[in-house]
Amino acid sequence: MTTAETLTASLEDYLEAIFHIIAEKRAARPKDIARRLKVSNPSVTGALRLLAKKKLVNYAPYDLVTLTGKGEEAARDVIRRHEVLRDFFVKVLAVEQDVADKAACKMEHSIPGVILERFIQFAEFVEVCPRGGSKWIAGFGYHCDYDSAMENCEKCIAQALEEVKKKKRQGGKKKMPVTKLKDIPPGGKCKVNRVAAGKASSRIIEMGVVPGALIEVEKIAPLGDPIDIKVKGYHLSLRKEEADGIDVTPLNAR
Amino acid sequence: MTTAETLTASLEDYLEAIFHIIAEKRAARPKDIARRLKVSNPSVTGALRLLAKKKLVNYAPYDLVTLTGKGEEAARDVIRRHEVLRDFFVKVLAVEQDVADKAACKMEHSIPGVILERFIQFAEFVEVCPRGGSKWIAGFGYHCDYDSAMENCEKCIAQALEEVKKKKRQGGKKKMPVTKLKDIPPGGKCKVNRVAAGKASSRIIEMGVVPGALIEVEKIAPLGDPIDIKVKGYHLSLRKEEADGIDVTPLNAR
DNA sequence: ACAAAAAGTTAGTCATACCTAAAATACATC
DNA sequence: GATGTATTTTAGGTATGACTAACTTTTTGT
Ligand SMILES: [Mn+2]
Ligand SMILES: [Mn+2]
Ligand SMILES: [Mn+2]
Ligand SMILES: [Mn+2]
Repeated sequence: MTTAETLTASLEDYLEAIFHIIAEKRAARPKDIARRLKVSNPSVTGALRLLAKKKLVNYAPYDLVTLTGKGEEAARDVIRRHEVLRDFFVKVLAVEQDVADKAACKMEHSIPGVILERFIQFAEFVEVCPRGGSKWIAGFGYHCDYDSAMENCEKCIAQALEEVKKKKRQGGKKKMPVTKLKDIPPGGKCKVNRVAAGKASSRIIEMGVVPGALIEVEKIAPLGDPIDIKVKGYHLSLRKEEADGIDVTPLNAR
Repeated sequence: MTTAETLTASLEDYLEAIFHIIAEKRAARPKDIARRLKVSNPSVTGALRLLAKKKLVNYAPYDLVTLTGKGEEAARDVIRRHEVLRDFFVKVLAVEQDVADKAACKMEHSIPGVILERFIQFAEFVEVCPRGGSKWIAGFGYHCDYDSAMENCEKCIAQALEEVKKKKRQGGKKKMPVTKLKDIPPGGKCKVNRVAAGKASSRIIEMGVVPGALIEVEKIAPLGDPIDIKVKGYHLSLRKEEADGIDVTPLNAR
């Protein structure tokens, strides 16, 4: 089970920083951590000793720092909270990137799991629901920028009406388009239709790749082998054989 | 100007507690504060000395505690953040009341002003936008409760289509209904059309009661004199003469 | 190889924010 | 008005989390 040892906000930030530095270089030097978190060197030494005591980092004086398994798990969890909040602020609330990022890194330490999941679900709902969608969210941008908020309401309604009608016509004529996950381009989003029961299916199902789930494709390696996706805020790397068993409906063209 | 002395999360919570206790009784006793915040008595004494040093509370040993003007302003600010977050969690994200409240009281200390305003604006946008609305938000409830999310999508779209059409017909035939603020019942919401330029208009305009603003009526006193409203997260108490100058469009019937 | 520079650690300080135990004060009641 | 109880404060302690100054170790350049 996931040990729920409570970490302080400060220690979570150290873990987060160490993870990111390791992702860039191979291991983290205390100096890098200090620079990134804008604290003094002795502060880093202190934090590393606390983290080592909790078995979250491998640390010996004058040595490079790496994360233990437990530490990486904890770091990923912090980063997930950070990214979910940041993305909600940017994509739903139309907040500026760097403001959103700073706020996310402050709030990530106090958001309960239930509410984090709701942030994800809401963003997905907006994406998926015919009454929501990116065009509707764009309307919120207007609502923020111009004080005379819903001036162009007429236009917005007409458009929504059109789209709903079109969707209905399409829905009546032909089936929803079904593709393989590998055919979704990087940056594209899709909804899972079916996960073929294969050897590796249990792992991906556990991570949230189930029928109905929203997937964002992040990166596809040259030969299509590791496909990086994001599901419910989790970054996942799928092997070709895993991805091949996933049938999806593309969502890009709304 | 509002002195932006940075308060710690802990001190903000003390201010918040003191404000609420004073609202219930006349003044706050350290014991009340300790009970409410679930800390020991000496912790309260310590906090009160810090707050007194910052001129936020009137405090003398063994005496009752009251807020200074500055202290009340700071307390109201914390409470506004708390309520805005809580209401967003409950009304938009469909989070349970007490979970939302606890989370709000943790996150209120780290949310930047810009994002707080966006939370308010988004909730208002959902309320006001013809593509949003309470029925649409209810759809998010389904999306959360049932895994087979948008099963009843067809119905939802049809309904939305109907409403948009009806709105359009109404819009073509007759003018938007205009009422006085005093005619909105407690719990009702409305949009400000016009604020008559009177003696007291500058105060309420400063607080955000401007054309286009969304108002929620909270309480109307027996003779209609103090009308308690909420605008952009601020609780306001309007005198009859102030309320009389405010023309609104009711929003209840969507 | 060795000195200088850079990086890292230790030691010691300070502020917040809790706590318990003990002393002081206020109040309530007989 | 004495006395007991509840409240409040003081005293003293712990833990986090930051800092500076001084020391040690490692790295780097010649
Ligand atoms: Mn972060
Ligand atoms: Mn952070
Ligand atoms: Mn609060
Ligand atoms: Mn709080």
